[in-house]
Amino acid sequence: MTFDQILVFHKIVELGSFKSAAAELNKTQPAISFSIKKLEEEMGVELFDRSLYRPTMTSHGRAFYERSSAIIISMKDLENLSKSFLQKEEPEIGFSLDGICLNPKLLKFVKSFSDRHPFTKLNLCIDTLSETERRVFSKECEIGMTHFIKEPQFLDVFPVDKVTMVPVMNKELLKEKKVKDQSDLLLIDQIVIGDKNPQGASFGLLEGGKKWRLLDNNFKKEIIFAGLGWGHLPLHNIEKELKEKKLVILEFEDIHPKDLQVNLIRHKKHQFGPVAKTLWDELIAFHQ
Amino acid sequence: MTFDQILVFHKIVELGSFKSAAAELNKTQPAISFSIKKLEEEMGVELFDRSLYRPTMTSHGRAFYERSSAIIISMKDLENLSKSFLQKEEPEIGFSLDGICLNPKLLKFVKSFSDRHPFTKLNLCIDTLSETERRVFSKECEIGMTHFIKEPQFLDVFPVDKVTMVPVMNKELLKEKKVKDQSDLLLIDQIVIGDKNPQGASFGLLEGGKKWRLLDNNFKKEIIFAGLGWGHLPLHNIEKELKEKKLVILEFEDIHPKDLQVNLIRHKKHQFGPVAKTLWDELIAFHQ
DNA sequence: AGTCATAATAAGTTTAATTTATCGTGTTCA
DNA sequence: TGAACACGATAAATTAAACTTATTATGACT
Repeated sequence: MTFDQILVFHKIVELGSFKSAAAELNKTQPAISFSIKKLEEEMGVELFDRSLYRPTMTSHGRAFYERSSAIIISMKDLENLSKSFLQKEEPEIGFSLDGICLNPKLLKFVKSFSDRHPFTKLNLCIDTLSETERRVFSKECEIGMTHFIKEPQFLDVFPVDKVTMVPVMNKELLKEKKVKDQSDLLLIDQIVIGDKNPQGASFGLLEGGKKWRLLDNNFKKEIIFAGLGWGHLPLHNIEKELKEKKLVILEFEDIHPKDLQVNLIRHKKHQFGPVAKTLWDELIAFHQ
Repeated sequence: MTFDQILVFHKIVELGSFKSAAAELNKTQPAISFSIKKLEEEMGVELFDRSLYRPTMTSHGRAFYERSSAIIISMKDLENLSKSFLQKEEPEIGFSLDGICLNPKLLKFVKSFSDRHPFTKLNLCIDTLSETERRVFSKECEIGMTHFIKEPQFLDVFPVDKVTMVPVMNKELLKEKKVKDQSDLLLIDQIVIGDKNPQGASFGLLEGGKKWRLLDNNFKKEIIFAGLGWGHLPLHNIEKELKEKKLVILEFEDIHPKDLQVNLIRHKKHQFGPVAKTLWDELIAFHQ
């Protein structure tokens, strides 16, 4: 059984005659007859009833038609994949996003981009601190979005956004501990993200204080909300809680809101495919 | 792109080498190399990385593999369909069941039979009165199950079951109308199923009474429950309601519970395929 | 270094698909 | 009703493809 035979069969059903199927498939009518004959021999039954003027599917033919439709569809999909390859589209690209840049609009854009490039698997990594830079440097990811850049000489860097990091703590905790100035903070746990890279710095670290180091971004917000300590969080993530006065902003000599520059980065020595290029361009356009 | 090429590709991935794939597919190694080369030419990319000793999928290869798996599965399905055809299995059979024979056990059996014959579409018709016989006679359905047989000379008839039809009415209605004997019933609507065949008789009809004729079995039970009239219902369908005394059985000269013989029927002059034969045999075994 | 295993390539062969030409049959329309 | 037309089956010839044998190159194993 050949895919070609199945295609011929479907074209006949679709167009209603051997001859028109032949024309559409750029073959002669006997070739069509022969294809169907071979198929019928292999199946051991007639698929078309020729006793009528127009060929009609037999009950066997109908059963075959139903079950072979899936193949036609899958095959079209594969041919689209082939076209995507011929256009040099990458089968897979990686995009590393620093957790502080996460916001619903951006995620919606990423989803839309992914949908518009169905043959490229978009691997999204939500990372912290040096991890995004490392992923881009090691070419695990084609594109990164982060504030943390240690070795810009190897990277294309394009500033796209600002994120305000605000040191906050739970209001109850503030009252309970009677925090008046920066030194009071030393007695309270600081919630920080630990960097996987041992040489990587942490952001906004208060020297001399106690620290809770989390391995990732997942629960930092919840832990600070719960009043287990203080820490920096992106302003756009906590606007609701600030308005409800559940959290208070800390303002001291070293500890106060700071704007972070967020950049798109990609490796200078990397050949990018059309999808990665488009993603880069669209990310820049998205932030203007 | 050929189905054969896809199969070759999958065999290589599965077995890890061109040579073993060749052996498994009863071809020589160059034939395998050639197939893959053609496929790669058409896709415009390399699917295997040959720089390592063992061929490894490239990222393009992995994308191709994922998207082509569906075709492998569909094709195996089609080949099973082909085997089913070669065993002369019917692509479709019809089974007409008189509504009075309906019960959960039988339906469960029919479901199980259908599952055990995935390549035969089992069309189940729930019919009434002469409809089952007509369907079998006209060869719309291979097998029927009914008490109603008018022209047994054309049919194989095999008795399998008895169904007790009991004339019942709502208890409230009985009290309200003070039904003491058969003549009292004439004043109450009789709920009967109308036969589609004009020559077909109805069952248990009380001459001279008022009648509600329903076109099918669907609401007869509900209508009698609701106290809109009296009528015959299969005992096995109303045991719960009799126990709860919501319905009462009518016992008069002509109107009283009657046992109906239920038979399997099939057309004498019909060539049956293996699935219809098996269904016939299993239905008989099921009722013993 | 030498042997074994794997895959690419080339040339020749076989098989399968396709075409041209022809025939019979059913349809259409004057 | 019969002539022109359309459709599909068949046969023979042609073309294209797939496959095989033989050979070479390269990595792996000892």
